[in-house]
Amino acid sequence: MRSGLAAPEGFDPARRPTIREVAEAAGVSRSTVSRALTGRGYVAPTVRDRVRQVAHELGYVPDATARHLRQQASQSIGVLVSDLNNPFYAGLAAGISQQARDRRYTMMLADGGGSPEVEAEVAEAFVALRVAGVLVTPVSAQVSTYLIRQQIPVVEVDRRFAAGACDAVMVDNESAAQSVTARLLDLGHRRIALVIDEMHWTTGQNRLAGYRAAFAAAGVPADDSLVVRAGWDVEAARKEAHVLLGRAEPPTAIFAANNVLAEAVWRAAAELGVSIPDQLSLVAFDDVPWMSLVRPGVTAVAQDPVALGEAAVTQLFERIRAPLAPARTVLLSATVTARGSTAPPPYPAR
Amino acid sequence: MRSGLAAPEGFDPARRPTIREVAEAAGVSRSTVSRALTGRGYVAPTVRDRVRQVAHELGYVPDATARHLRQQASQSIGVLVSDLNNPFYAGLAAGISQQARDRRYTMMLADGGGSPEVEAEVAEAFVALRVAGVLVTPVSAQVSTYLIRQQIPVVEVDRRFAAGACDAVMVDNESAAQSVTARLLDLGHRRIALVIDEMHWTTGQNRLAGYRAAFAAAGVPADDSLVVRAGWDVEAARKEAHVLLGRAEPPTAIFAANNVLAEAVWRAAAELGVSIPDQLSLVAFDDVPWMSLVRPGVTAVAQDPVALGEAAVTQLFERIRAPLAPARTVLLSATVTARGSTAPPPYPAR
DNA sequence: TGCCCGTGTGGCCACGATTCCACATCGAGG
DNA sequence: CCTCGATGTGGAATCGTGGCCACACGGGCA
Repeated sequence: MRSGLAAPEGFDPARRPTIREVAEAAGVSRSTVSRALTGRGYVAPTVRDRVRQVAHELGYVPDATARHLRQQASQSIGVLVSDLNNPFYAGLAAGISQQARDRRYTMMLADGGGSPEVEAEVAEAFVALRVAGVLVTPVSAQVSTYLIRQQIPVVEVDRRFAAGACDAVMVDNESAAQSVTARLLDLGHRRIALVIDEMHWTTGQNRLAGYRAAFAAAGVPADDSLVVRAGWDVEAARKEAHVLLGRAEPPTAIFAANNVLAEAVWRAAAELGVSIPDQLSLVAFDDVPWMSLVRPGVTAVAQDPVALGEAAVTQLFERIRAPLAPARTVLLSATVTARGSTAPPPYPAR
Repeated sequence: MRSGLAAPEGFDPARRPTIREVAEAAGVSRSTVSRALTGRGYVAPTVRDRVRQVAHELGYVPDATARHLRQQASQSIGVLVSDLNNPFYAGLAAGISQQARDRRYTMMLADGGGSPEVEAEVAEAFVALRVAGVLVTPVSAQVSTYLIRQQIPVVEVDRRFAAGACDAVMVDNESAAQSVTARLLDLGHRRIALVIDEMHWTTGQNRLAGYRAAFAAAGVPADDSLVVRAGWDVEAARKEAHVLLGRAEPPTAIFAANNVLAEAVWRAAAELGVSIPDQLSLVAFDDVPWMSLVRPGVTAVAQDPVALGEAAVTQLFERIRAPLAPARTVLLSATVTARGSTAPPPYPAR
């Protein structure tokens, strides 16, 4: 027995054991314990084993914050996404989490909710925690530039705001959008609406560009009144879709620029009794589970968020390794998954 | 100018400013800077403002790890979920993230992937980081008991393994399952299958109990051959559903015990040309977006994962505040969202 | 015998912030 | 004039680890 009711020193018996306790219990110095547990520096094999045994018995787990403070190097990365309820971001987070753990890093995840204020707060929290790097699906250039000014490696994911200033990992939105639009044109559609949430971010810009490029490549004039800016959430977009489908000359096909908008269009069509694909063809950017569950299935561009997350982590570690290398943008290709939501238009093209 | 090419002391110009730099630039001591920035202790107003101004100009952000080390109290919580790609867990994480940020805590999120080994690793990482508390959707009692032994507050979410040893926040699975089963019985169904993934966790046990309770309450004998244990993923469950629907005497209704199993049953029915609800009624536990997108919509128990996350965070902070209070289990009620997937059985009940 | 080297281990400081305590300053009152 | 209290500020210890450096020990060789 080492102590009676009152411990000779240290008042709180519930406190977690430190390296000091381990050292005393093993009868060696703290330095030796450190060497034995980290494997850096020399310790005699018998001593090493005894120390490890004792540490295990005491349930000793080294304090990562103290270690971090001493080593000036953190073992965690910050991740900031826009909306965890969106399966795209959820999948992205899952991919990142997986990759981070493989590298023995912890992930600090925050949901910015698309709000610049929240994102700024989160960015500062990441700086305070001295994370090794940050992955962000940005809603402005603010977060990235702030973090870069703070010397923290950043990779923008899914879209790029701080072009040139930091790395980015994105999907080749333009090619995929062009390819999926071309399918509709090939089927004979001419009145193809693009329902899109924004056109200033790289995602929106490039999807719009791909849409237009498909028209240009087919030698078909595009009608800009068919490019509809819908809101951010399903509700607002559904109303826009109602208006669009209620036009005197409604489109024969709709390209929804993301999964939320696709859901809105899908709901609106159902509510108006517009039959897909007989009266309306639908394609979407961003393949999510429900698109293969509904009848007909929705033809969609599949982004593979997990692969995107993996690429982002890889790029981030590359950046951490070589902080001064020139900024790089990685483009992942996306494939089109054809389902039943597309058919020739109900009446011949003029 | 304070320095020429070679700084008088400190070699790395790229290093982040510390409280020392702020103190020197403001012409006060480090103690004063600390008091000025934290607001604890007295500082003359003019000095305080000058210090804050200087800190802002230097882009100084206090090191949370150093602060944590000194204060022996962390400002982050660990969260361990089973599968971020499942909308239920994603919503849960979103709710937790939101609540944590409101309390100015950072969330460390990990996806355990349902693997006990991964979960054990993550738990140890949480201990190393000295998180203030942990929320876990457990797959065994291991993680919770380990963390409790390590004196770390834990709340089990969605299911309970370490009964009595730690807090839990769950939905009232039994009532909800009974209620949704009773609907099918009321419609005249007698051959009601329960497709379930496991029956040892509280979730499975209670949903099974609710299912049985509904039969008992209705005075209808239950047929245990209709309780089908399907696998964990959609693929395996889909095969089971095929077998179930191909039986000589197939069920007239199916109760899928979670959203993954519901998806599997839905797909199987579509593949076999079994019409819902004419030939088969379907109800599910756990309402997820696709269930309102398909035709007919799937009648489901809505769990509100965001509310669950909020309740979990609340309970965790309660536990942190009063570490020795007796363990508490919080039950959230769930509501049934009726949609078109249920109808009377195709032939009269015998 | 004395020196050197290899093997093992401990002492001590630093990492960045907080916080207790002491002290300096100044005005007022005895 | 001395003391006391109020008002501000700085010094120094501390949190848990890591890692540099010094040193003890013992054996081999000149």
